[in-house]
Amino acid sequence: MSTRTMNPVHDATCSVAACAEIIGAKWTALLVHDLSEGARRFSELEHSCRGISPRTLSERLRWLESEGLVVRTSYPEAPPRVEYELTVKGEGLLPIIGEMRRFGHEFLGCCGSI
Amino acid sequence: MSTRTMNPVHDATCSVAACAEIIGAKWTALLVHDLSEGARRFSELEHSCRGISPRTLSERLRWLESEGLVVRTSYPEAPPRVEYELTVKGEGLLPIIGEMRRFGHEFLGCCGSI
DNA sequence: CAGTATCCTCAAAGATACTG
DNA sequence: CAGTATCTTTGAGGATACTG
Repeated sequence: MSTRTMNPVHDATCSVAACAEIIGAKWTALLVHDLSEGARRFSELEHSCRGISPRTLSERLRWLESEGLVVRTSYPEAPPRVEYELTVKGEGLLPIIGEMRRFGHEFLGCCGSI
Repeated sequence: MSTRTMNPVHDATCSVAACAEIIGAKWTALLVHDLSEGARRFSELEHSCRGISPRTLSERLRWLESEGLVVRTSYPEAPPRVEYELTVKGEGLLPIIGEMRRFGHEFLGCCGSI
């Protein structure tokens, strides 16, 4: 937000604006939506967010992690396995996603949309 | 969204994604939030969205109008008066804004935020 | 697999000036 | 007042190649 920036939002004065900076970043809503069903690996997220580049996915996940909305767990195996999961704080975003889905569903007119 | 584009979203296949395209556009959430309290004039919105340029405000309002989320009413007076108001469809966004505020409020930690 | 490192594009949106 | 017309910037995010 050019202000549509990925900087921490703790300086925002309006809670709606602060939230918009989070949820408004491309892919974030989708990512949180995916994570709502449980822990996911990098490659799983890469597939469910068709079109996202690893660069962007990585950035977004690190940012969510830095905000305390997601935890990253790395398992010392070969091949490496890393899982991302919502924190309790991150789960606080789910009602928003829920409302977004409800609205989007109406908005699209139920034309076979997810 | 460069998909983060302001094109109509009727081609989106996911309702969450479709909604993200609307609510994710800069200023939109704030605008809808302002309009939730009643009709507003261009200059009123310009003031409540501190920092928005007339160019952007105009574009955003026209876009919301084209999506059927806002109605524009022009009163043939001098000086000109124009009011913007949420449609019923546009009011469907309010629960999302409400949840955003709730989350943002928690997230910011109640430090005097709106 | 799970990312980084680079480079690059494109469009959102800011600044400014002007008009019906 | 309620915008439009231009011009410009900037940075999000895509593409691609590479690595521990």
